[in-house]
Amino acid sequence: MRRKVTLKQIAKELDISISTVSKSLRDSHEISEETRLKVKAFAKLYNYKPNNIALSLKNKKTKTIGIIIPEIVHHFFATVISGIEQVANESGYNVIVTLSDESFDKEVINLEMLASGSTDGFIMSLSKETQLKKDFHHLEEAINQGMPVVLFDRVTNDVFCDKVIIDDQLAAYNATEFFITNKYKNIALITTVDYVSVGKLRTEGYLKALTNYDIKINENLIIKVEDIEHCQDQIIDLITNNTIDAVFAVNELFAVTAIKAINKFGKKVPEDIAVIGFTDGIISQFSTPTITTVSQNGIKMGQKAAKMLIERLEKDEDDEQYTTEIIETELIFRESTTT
Amino acid sequence: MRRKVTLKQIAKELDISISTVSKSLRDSHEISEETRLKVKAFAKLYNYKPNNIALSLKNKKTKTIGIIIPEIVHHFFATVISGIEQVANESGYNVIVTLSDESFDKEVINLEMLASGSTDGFIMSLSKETQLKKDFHHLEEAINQGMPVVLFDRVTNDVFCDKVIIDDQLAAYNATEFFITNKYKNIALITTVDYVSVGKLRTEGYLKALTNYDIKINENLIIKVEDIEHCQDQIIDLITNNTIDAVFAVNELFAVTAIKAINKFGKKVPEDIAVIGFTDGIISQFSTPTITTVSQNGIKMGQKAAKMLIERLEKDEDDEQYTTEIIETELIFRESTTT
DNA sequence: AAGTGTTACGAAAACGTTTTCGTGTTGAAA
DNA sequence: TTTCAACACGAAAACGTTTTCGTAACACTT
Repeated sequence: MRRKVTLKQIAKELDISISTVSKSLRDSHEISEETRLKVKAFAKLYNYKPNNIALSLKNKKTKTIGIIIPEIVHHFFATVISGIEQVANESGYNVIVTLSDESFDKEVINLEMLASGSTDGFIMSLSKETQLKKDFHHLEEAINQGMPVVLFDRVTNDVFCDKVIIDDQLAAYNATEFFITNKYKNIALITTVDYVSVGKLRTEGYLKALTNYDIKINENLIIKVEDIEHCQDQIIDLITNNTIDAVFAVNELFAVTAIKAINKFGKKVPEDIAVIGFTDGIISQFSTPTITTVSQNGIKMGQKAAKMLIERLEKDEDDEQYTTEIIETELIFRESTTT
Repeated sequence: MRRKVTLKQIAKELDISISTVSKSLRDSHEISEETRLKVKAFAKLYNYKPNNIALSLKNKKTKTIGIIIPEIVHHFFATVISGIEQVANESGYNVIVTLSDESFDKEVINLEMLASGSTDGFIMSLSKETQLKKDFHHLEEAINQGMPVVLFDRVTNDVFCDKVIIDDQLAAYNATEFFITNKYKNIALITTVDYVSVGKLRTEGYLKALTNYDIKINENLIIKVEDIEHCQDQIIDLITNNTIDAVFAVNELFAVTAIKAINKFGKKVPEDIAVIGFTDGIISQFSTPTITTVSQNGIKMGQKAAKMLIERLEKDEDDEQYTTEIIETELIFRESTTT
């Protein structure tokens, strides 16, 4: 087994100085062609590759971007990573991924590790627990120490930094409006508990649309899911005790669960009840019927976030002008709605 | 903005040496309690955190595990990462994820970067292109330089290292056998082209089961999908021209596509034709009907791979005893089959 | 022969740690 | 008073780079 070779070893072997080796490999004109070629040949033979860690220490740049997301077994977050990775690679950056598992503590630990020199900056989406606690000291601390941060999707107004979001409220408004203008009047909402920022915003969009079109809000048609286990029962309850002709769900899982509940209850989608979900993931694409949904475009979100971060990393003056980028959404029509 | 504080700065501020600061923070008995407390208070105040890069350089350990996978927007790979991350975290390791996008070149680039000091070892699953080219020099080179490597799922016999796989052939055999012993006799197979190692193995398992039960192999019942676009047409063709009562698909996507094709053709799953898929992902769980499938247990696979890697990293003598761990699979029965 | 300029290389610092070893100052024992 | 240990601390090396600066050797000009 040949251990990794260093400049020092090459220098010793060739009986020249480390500086000469380094310069040769970097094609410095200071070095004679003879020496240069000799060094290069030797380096190639021994498959010399500069040590990243040493370079990072010297340059005070790691060329690495950190990511902190709540979970990875989740289509949306996976697409965001994919988008980030793509842009990062094009600019010569690597990506280090950590998961908070929706836990505040894990989020803090990961953040501190990423901020301790491992990365030049990071991109993150807040964990549920963090959103519930509303404690952002760890983030503020990192930003304060000069770490560029880009928040995406699950963001907060309490922290000043670049952000990439979709207009959750508008998207939900549009979905609801689609129902209304297509003569659906009894529209149920399946949403999350309020502390999840995106759930809350989507709920607001739904309410706003109803209000704007002078439709009375019926609290009985709104389900706030706390525990996915009971979700289906809650929906069946709702259908049993109310007349509805449409369902707007704030995520895919709720949407597909609604469809299954509706089927179980003996009604058909979309003939009896139409359904629109949120997030254009695997479920929406392959469920039967396929689901009309609000596309969040995770790829684009990731790309944009990475671009913003890298841009900030590569310009030296750090201006304090933070921007919030809004990624447009669109309704993707499939089989769960009729037009 | 307070920039990150270093030992040197603390030393200067307190007018003591760097050594004293370092020792104080590490609770060395060489330092008087007075000094120790003073240093610690100061460090806490300025939120001192040792620089990971410097530590890595000094210790020649990064405490980081690299991952190279073909794609991340893929439920199975996401679960594997999740498993790796979990075990890695427990042992104080971080995880850096790179994607090959099924490309040989990207795989090589990522591997070289991970091998240039950024990680202590890595876990990977081969890209399709690499499997097609059968070129593993990059891997051999890394292993040769002392980088521990664990391959999972898409592996090769041409490289000597630790591996974690499922017994694809056996799993496919079992699925097929289930059909046979339940009186299904005309079993179609939807598989990949042969160079994808797992597809090939699963095909072999299917063939072996038929042979063992003295069922004549009918090539007309076997579809080798090259391009997912035409998959559905191929299946409809097959159903039209042959009588079948069961379908075994080597992945989820093929399974759900088969179901949709069968429905389109006017037959019912599972009453007319039963379906078993491979990989217990989102699709299998939420499709209608839900799909009976071979569970690969990505989490367990990731956990095992991480354990193997870390174990090798933490024992200093490098023995050349490589092991191949086989993760057990199980058939998960759902609505796409009857019993 | 003295001065000037060029070429080709090496020494050393720097990045931020940890750790080994050396040393000056005490206090106590002889 | 001398000797010695204990204590508390600092200097320096090491990890692997890059880069600045210094300089020896030589050729060339006057």
